[in-house]
Amino acid sequence: MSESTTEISERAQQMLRALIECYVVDGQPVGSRTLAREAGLRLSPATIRNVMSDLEELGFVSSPHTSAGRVPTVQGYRFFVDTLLSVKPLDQQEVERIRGELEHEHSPKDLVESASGMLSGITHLAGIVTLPRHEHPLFKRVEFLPLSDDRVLAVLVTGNDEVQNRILHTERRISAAELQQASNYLNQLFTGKDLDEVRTVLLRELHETRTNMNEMMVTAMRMADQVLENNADEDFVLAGQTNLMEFHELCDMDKLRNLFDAFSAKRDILHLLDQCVHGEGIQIFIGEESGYQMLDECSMVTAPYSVDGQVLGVLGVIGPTRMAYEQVIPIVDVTARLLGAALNTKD
Amino acid sequence: MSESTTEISERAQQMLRALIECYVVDGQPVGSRTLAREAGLRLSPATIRNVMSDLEELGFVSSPHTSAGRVPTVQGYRFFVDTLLSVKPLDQQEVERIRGELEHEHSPKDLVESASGMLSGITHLAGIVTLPRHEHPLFKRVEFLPLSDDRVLAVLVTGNDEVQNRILHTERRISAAELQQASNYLNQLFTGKDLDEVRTVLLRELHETRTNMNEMMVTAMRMADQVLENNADEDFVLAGQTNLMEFHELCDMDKLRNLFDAFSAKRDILHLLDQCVHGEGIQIFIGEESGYQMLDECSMVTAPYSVDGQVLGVLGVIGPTRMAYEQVIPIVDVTARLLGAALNTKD
DNA sequence: CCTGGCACTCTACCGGTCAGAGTGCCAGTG
DNA sequence: CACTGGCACTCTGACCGGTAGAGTGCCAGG
Repeated sequence: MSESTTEISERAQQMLRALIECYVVDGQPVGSRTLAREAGLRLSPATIRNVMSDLEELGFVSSPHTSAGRVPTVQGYRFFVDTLLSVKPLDQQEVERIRGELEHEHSPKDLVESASGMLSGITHLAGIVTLPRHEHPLFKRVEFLPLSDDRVLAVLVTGNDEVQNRILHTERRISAAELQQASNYLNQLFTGKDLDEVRTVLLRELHETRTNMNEMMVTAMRMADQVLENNADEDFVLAGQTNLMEFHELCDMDKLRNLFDAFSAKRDILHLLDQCVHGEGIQIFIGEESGYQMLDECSMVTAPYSVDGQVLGVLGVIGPTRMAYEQVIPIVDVTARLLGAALNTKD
Repeated sequence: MSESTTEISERAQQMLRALIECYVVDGQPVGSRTLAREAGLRLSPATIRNVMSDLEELGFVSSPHTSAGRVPTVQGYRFFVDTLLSVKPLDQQEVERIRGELEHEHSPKDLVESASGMLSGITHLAGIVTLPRHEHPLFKRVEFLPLSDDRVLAVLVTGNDEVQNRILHTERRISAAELQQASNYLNQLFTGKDLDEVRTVLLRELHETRTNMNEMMVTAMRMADQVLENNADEDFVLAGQTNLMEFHELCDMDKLRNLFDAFSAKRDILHLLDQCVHGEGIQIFIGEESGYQMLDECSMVTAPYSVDGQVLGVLGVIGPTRMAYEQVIPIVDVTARLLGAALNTKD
């Protein structure tokens, strides 16, 4: 472990860690005296000051004004989480509690809501979970039921046994036999095929042939579209956004409003979450790193969750940059695994 | 128009109205001089002061401290909206705009979301709309589709053509013929009946007979339960809650947090909205009148919306007590009518 | 019944002072 | 050479007193 001038000494690292730990708990700039007490090292405040000065030069801490303590910068946090963070594994009891809660839920939607609530409840931050969606939904089955003389109920079942309904108004009465024929035709042709493919084949077929099951085919295609579309514009469930009002660095009404507006507009947040699907494992955005202004003083810790190796969505928490990363990370990690597992049994 | 000592003089009423109108626009206590300018009456500030003194004694206004202007009390607002409010009908252009927006939407859910957004957008307050629900949903049709050897898809259609799906796991393979027989039996027996009744009949039947369509009947009942339950725990869509952060009387973090928490907990708010379903027409809660502490400095203006004379839900806005009631009321009123109309055509 | 005038009061704002916390630098020490 | 104590400096936040502004209540006069 040699220490070149550009490298950061072992001692300075300990100091940075201690400073961040201090700052995380009470949100006040940390002075040399406090740090001298807090950090295990037996050093006088004066020595600490010298080291802090180095850290400031390196851009890891900064002081709001002369004669205030030091505050970690985004770079400081980044270095902290990347190299000197040791996550404590979550204790087994807590894990079981989460698993238990999730086991109570039935539908995927309930599961996601529960997970979001747990994330926010445990971390006292905002929890966020995207709804699960399959990358390439499969066509499984379509059925048409006559409702009345000019109305037919169409039911489309996809590979993961999700069901879509649609009521269509027909020009003329269509007999049960005709409906049966149409569904048979479609089922024979498409069962097990990618829904996207079904869609394009149907589109082509519609232009070429002019069978009397046109109407059914159009409907089937529309429903396929709808499934694909539902699948495309994902959605998320947010919980505990009011937790963020506890942190005085976010208490500015303007900032808070921008943040909350972003939550309900959803678009930008979704875009950000999208980036987390691809990177595998825990992903952390600190402050401005997100690239969105409303998240400037916020950090986001996310993890994708998956079933059978296929990533279905992302979950995580949003909080101020000064969050207890070493605690938040394992919670997010575990929750992602457990949600995946729970979805697997319920699916 | 005789004026007894307990009655409030015509002039005082005008003054109260002027005061409220002033206070609504800038949220500052209104002084006698301002009011002298504002109120059409040609009176000196001194005279105004005397009248204000009377109004204060009657409990319609109060001053935050000696030598601040006057602020309307809850009683003051109540008197204002009850007896001296003249709502301006919404201009036709605006009405058409709302109608147009609603016409774009397809599903009831989208309609409700759009309505909520419009309410908040136009009033710059928070918009709230409960999801439509029918008082006594009817059983219309049930169908069972075999999915695989041990899985059956059950589809239940209710009177308003809403559809419920459920996948059930069966002990043994059930043939298409058996499924057909089960659905025929149920459809013959129950079509057009109240779902609540269907439920109880099925429950009795299950205990008495032991037919081989038990499983289907249990499922049908479970689904009926689910519909009834979905129907029971209503839900609402809220929009523009961040608008409330603009009003400095609500900018206290504690109050705001309680309010937002109430919005996401939903329970209390739903309970309050429930009370508005029964009273016909516009309903107004001012400040503490709601009985909920988190709404102490808020008012709520609501109207039920209905299709074919049957009330399906409530909509309204929530804002600070000092809202422009004479503008908000017609907006809520019109939106309720238009939402009813839109639901009627889309249903 | 209305009005102008007057004394009074409360708030918000400004500038000054002071204690506290923390820094940077320097000289001294093991 | 690394660490330390001491010292001068600076910035913040709280406190204080004075003042301007807004508004009230009351009273006497038209």
